[in-house]
Amino acid sequence: MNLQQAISEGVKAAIQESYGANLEAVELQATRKEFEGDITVVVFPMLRIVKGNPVQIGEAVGQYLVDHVKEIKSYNVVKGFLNLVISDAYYLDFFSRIKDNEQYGFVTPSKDNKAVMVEYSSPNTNKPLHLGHVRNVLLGYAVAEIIKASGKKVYKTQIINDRGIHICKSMLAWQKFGNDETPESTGLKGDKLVGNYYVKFDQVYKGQITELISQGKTEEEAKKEAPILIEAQEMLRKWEAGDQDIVRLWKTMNSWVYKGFDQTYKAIGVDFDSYYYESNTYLLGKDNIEEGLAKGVFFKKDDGSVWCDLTSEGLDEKLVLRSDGTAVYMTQDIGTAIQRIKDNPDIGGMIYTVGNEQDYHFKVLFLILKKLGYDWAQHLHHLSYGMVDLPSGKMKSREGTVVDADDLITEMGRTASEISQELGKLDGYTQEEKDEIYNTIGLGALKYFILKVDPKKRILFNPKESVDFQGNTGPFIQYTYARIQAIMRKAEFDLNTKITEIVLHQKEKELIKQLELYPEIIQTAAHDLSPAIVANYTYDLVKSYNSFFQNVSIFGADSDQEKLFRVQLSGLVGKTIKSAFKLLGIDVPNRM
RNA sequence: GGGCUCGUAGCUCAGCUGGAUAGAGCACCUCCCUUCUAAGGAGGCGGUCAUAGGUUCGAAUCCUAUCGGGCUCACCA
Repeated sequence: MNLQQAISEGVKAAIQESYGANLEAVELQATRKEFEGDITVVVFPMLRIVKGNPVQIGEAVGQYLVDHVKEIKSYNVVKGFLNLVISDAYYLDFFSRIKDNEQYGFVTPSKDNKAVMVEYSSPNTNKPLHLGHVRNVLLGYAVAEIIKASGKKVYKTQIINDRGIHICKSMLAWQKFGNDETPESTGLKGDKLVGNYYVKFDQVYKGQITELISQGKTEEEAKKEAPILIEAQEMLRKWEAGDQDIVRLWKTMNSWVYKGFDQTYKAIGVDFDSYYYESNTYLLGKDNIEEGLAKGVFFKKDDGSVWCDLTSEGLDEKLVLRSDGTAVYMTQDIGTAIQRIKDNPDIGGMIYTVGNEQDYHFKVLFLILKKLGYDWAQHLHHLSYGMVDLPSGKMKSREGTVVDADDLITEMGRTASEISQELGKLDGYTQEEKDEIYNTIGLGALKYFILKVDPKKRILFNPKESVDFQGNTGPFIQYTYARIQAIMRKAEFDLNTKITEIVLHQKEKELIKQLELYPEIIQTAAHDLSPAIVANYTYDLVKSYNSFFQNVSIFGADSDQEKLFRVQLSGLVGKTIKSAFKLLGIDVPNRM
């Protein structure tokens, strides 16, 4: 039984004894800083069951708890709030229990638990990754790690949009204007090279449109009749027919892109367990439509198109198969979901990390899968996130207003290096060591900046001002960690000595209370699919630590026991920071 | 127009299933580097929690309406 439970039981017993009433639930909260105490019992809800003055009830309960619960040292009542002071012994005991627990806060996965599949990234193979993908990838990866820590097996996956007209556009432009350029011949990253031809296509296309308009066509006609577009459409038809030359070109260019993506993923520090390619999945789902028709979940219109009627759920009718029998987006997604469960039968649920412009699509998808009767369909989640806006407005790849992922990472490292050099840190290190640390700091700033915000909110990203290094930022937290490592290096005495009797400083109690929350934080973050909860928790912990650090002398403590305790406490805070940041995919440097 | 979503300090954001005087950082002003890393700490200034109603002992939080921003309502993906 933990302390909260002990208090709850104590309060119920007190009410039973003093008033003969049966209390169902007890409301506890952390005591606000301005009052004395650690845990507060809210008396007001009890008034429904017990008649009387809240202050008197509080007094009675408080006295009972001091008498019957050994961890409670004293109490005070302010209005309807009963503040309880917890004994130092409780904190010391708790501290020594978690001190050497490397897995503190983590739940080890049990075999009975169903696995969760987390999908993220979902890139197109016609252009490089940009800032929007960065948010996607960071969120997906962090959520996967958090769920893992909460005790479930996780599969990380991505679906790659490797087919369609947009891919043909860059292929065609390369064919026409590429002069057999390759990543090797140009020294360009493969995804960048292919992306350039996508841009090239658009330039030529636009030129042809203006020309057609000057010849008297309307804009709409011109957009449809531009020769290069017609060629691209023809290419897509050939690809679908399996034309060998086209397929070979497609494979070659895609392989360039994948190599480029891998570099970017590696630089960001994310990985995947499996890959799904749309070129394989776009024909999936048709059989499932047949099943759905047989079950009466879908219906066929006179023209042969197949629909799902969702009007009873307050939505529209949704097309699931075209009248010519070909698949739409929804068909594929139905098929892919079912395929994934077939591939990994231990999956009990899936999480799709996709921007909020697709909220409606996923609402419908999940509903359809439920109607088809799959039990895992109860556990599908759309990890929906807001756009990343730039001060100049929305990012548009065709207009060149995107922030490229690789450039961004380099830029962050450079900023970190500038600030670091200005402060004169890291003197006496080799350039290589420095660069690695700068990279860690720059990436930490970027990742934390994105992850600390509630996923569903839009982010305004200003690349010029770059990312801050003070306050609620990644580097601030990394800095605290690095400082703790300095303390650990300095501490030369035996860290395993047992702490017996010391009087706790208020700042130390705050820290331990903060650490106590960690397991719950992981569970909540896993439940809400929100890395922001972990990020903000870590910041709070660091704030408490810094306050302790400045106000409580560590090596200048009065006794060896105190000194030892403070070093141990620092070490534990450091471990927790590292552990929490690992969930966010952020590294911590030992020095900075 | 229908649906979804966001609106908290000048700016960027926290605020758990309703609880005490709404919290941080940046910016601005005061202090604190002979002690473990000043990318730090202590304090000050700054709020009609978009607006108006409602629910109750108690609302930033729940409900309704309104205003404002965003997204979405394709036989595109």
